[in-house]
Amino acid sequence: MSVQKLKETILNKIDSAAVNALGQIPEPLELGFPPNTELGHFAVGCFPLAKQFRKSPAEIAKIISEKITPDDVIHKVKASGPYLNISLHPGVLFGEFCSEMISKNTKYGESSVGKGIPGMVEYLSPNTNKPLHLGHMRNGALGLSISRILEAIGHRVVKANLINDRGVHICKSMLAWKRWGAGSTPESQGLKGDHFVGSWYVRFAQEALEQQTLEDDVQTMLQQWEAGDPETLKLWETMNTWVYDGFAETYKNFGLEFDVFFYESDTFKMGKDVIQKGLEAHVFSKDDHGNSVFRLPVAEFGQEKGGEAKKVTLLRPDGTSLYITQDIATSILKIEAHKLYFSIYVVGSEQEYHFKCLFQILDALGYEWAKDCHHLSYGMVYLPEGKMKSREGKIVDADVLIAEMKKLAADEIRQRDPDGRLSDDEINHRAEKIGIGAIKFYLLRVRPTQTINFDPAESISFDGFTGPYCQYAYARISGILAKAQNGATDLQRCDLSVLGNPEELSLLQRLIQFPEEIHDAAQGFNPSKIAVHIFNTAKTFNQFYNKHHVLRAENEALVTARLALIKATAIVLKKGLNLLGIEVLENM
RNA sequence: GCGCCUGUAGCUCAGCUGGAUAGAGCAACGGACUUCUAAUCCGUAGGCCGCAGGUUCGAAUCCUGCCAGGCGUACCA
Repeated sequence: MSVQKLKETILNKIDSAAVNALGQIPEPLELGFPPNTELGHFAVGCFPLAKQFRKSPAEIAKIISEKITPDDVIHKVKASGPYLNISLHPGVLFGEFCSEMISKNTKYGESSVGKGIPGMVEYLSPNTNKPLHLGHMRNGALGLSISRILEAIGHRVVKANLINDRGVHICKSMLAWKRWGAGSTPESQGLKGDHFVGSWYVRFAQEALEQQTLEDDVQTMLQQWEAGDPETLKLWETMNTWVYDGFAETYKNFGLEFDVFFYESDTFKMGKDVIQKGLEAHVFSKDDHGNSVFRLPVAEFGQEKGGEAKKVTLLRPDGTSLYITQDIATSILKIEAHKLYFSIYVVGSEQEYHFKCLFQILDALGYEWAKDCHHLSYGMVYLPEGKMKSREGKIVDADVLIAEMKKLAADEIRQRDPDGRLSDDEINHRAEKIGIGAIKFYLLRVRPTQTINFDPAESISFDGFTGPYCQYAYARISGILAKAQNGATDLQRCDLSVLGNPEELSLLQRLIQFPEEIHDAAQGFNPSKIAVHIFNTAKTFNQFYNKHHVLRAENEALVTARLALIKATAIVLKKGLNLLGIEVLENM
């Protein structure tokens, strides 16, 4: 029997008891857990039935419980206030769940509610004038995680990175390098390409404080770029190539994956056609200044002080496009080029209004998929000193943070290996996964809407509610399973009726809950659900581990049964961490 | 002004599609390694759930108003 079916069996049993006792099919009920394992394995609150039957929930619980006769699945049902607490036979309870988890392995928790519907998750979307920082890391961790979560519920996801490779920002780096760079390259300076280019952006900002004319010079350069001046284009390409090499290294180190790249230099002119068609269809109009504009529906967006509908400017009178112009085009391109049905934009909360307008415009243009566009908005990351400002160097650089975390993890590993048995390669390998795990978990453990106040001390911690804590629980289980290898029993079919102490029950409950957490995380675009649940699972395992032995349990049957339970736990931990973009380790 | 987000223990946060005594982690204090990895576990202490009303059998959770902070308010990206 599958887990789903077992749950249905229990609810059906309650339903028929309710019909029996009250003469009507009851409102749908939900299967939950009692606050502690001594009360039972599952619980059902009878609140929804109170109105239907005009009795208090407690009374209903009592009546129903009396009509349920124990069978080979249900051991007993006891009314406790408004709740029905249900206990199953331990063999059924553990047997059904553990064998399903073990047989499904890394597929456990997945579902098909997405019906294979394909869509795109666009995330990271960096500018090419400077290296990635902490804000990008939050975006990257979120984007990768939500992609995997959507895949887990049965969607096909195309992960996209829209690179903002043109504009005044990159021209600043270009201009500074041209003036003062003297032909230097990342290699000649021993710098990562993105850091090299970023250093010229900083240089520009410094020089511009002294020389006002620099801002004009940058505008000239931008015009040359737009006009297709060969020399400018060549410099632009060279600098972007440096940056992409640097980015690629960071993506690899931080574990970010992309299926497609979009470049704004390719898409920024495409918007004009769309605007033209919109004008012809009278979706857009011209305002008094000759701007092409879209009037936002008053019902949803309110109106200007003068009583006019609010508007979005789409094209200036001289035909130059704006941020939203190219975004409209890119949105269409994404969906049509890849034959997709939905589109997720992982972008900071400061752009909420922008996306609200964008989706409204796409809807007005008649694109049916506009309703399936979603802005996954997340809060800012603040440093102790306040908001990050790259021009002032007030940032946490991604590469620096990764290196720091890796070093801290390596120090920690060496402390645990006083005899120096581990090779440098092994230490390096572990440190990388632990360091990245710590950063990603730190960024994903809170709701996306929360502003994060980056606390350096807390972010580098490996104790408590952290990624390494969860990885450690997995490594502990791996250790036990490795030692148990000889005399390997079929864990999928062993007798689990010997399990049933409170720690084993609590652990099993966490494992049972996992698929629902994935579903909730997907529904709410909220990976923190997974982080919290995986932490709780690891914690519950550690509690079990500290109180009971696996390999030295009282008898052979118990050893085997506990091996099955911890194997299932390992599967959930690995899958959960994987959904957060975090890798597990067999040894720590 | 208007819109969105946030306000829960000293700190950082879960819980927010209403339901069993409001939960973690960190920090503090006290315990547990001759025993499957102590990056662990157990215990103690710590809470007008921003404030005030309302809806409900029942509100941290829903509604209204207020207070505080953040972001945005488009012809920047």
